[in-house]
Amino acid sequence: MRTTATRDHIVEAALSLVADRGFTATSVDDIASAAGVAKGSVFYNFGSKSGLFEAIITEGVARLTAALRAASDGLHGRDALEALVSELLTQIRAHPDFAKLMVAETFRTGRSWQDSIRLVREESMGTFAVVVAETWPDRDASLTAAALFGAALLAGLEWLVFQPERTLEDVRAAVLATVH
Amino acid sequence: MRTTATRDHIVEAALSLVADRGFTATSVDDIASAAGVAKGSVFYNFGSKSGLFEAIITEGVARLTAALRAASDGLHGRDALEALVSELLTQIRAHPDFAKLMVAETFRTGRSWQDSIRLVREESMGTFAVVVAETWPDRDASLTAAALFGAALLAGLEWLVFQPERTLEDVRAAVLATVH
DNA sequence: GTCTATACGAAGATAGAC
DNA sequence: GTCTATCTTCGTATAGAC
Repeated sequence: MRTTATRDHIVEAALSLVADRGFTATSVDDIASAAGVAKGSVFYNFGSKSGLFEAIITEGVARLTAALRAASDGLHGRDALEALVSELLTQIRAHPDFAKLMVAETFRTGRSWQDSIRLVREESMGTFAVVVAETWPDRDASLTAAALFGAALLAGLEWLVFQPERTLEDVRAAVLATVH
Repeated sequence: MRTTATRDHIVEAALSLVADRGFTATSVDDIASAAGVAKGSVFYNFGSKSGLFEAIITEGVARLTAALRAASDGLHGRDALEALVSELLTQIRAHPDFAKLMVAETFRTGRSWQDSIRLVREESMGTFAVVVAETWPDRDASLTAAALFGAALLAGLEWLVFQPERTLEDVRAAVLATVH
């Protein structure tokens, strides 16, 4: 995937602004200014404002899903679930803006980039669901996966947004103690 | 608290639209039209668009917190936590639009109604934190509360948005199995 | 491929009638 | 207290220069 420096600057600036203010509340002027490029360049590179947003979501979900799959690869049962929780927290720390975006957009249905955001559920939460189904065949995989994902996600955001002085290990311990 | 019929119609219509599209993406025209009132009435009753939003959040948090406190009143330990999870799911079912709003806005910092949304953390999640502190004095109360709250919230939204055919008892069982 | 300038529509807010 | 009409700003998107 070839990505120019301009493109990357725009994505980075947009993600940071949108995570904090929301998508519609962030203007292309703001994004271009924060990225240090002209407004026209945003439209040249992404076609439209919502095109930019779709690109951000698609790339973020792909990265998150790949990381989760790699982390649980070869593991089974409880080990696999612990690895997934740890990796999700690691990814939240590495990309907090994307985490905010996920939690804000996953359950909305009236947005133009709905198809892109659907991947969060199907791919990222799906990684949890696969391991749940294998570990606890008697439980409902998708509801349990949502609960696990939600526990790690909200604890991770609580950590980064409101208690950044805590360590990853603190949060990991709190989540694993809760879900065991 | 005296609330006129017009006021209630506006709040109801706004909540439904905003939960689905986001706040800035929903126009006052849309809200007024869905509520069956004129645009001017929205501004007469709430002063501004963000004033309307603050009212929605404040009232929703008050209702949710009161319900959670009532549900866990007189209970302790695991009983209290089970009651909180059940009541949170019940409230999510009764007010799914408000639940979507909460999850979308709680971790944003760059919005004008930030002071109102802060109450979600302090009051609603705080109810969980109080019980956690009492039940497991050795654990971190706020991180554990966030994990519990997140498990119930995301499982509840997964249920209502994507699997509405499931029952409250299904979801309750999945969440409680996960967090025990 | 990136910039500046501009067109054009959308949306928050207000004034005044009823 | 609610409505209609209007003002004004802001924001997406495009055209064309460099």
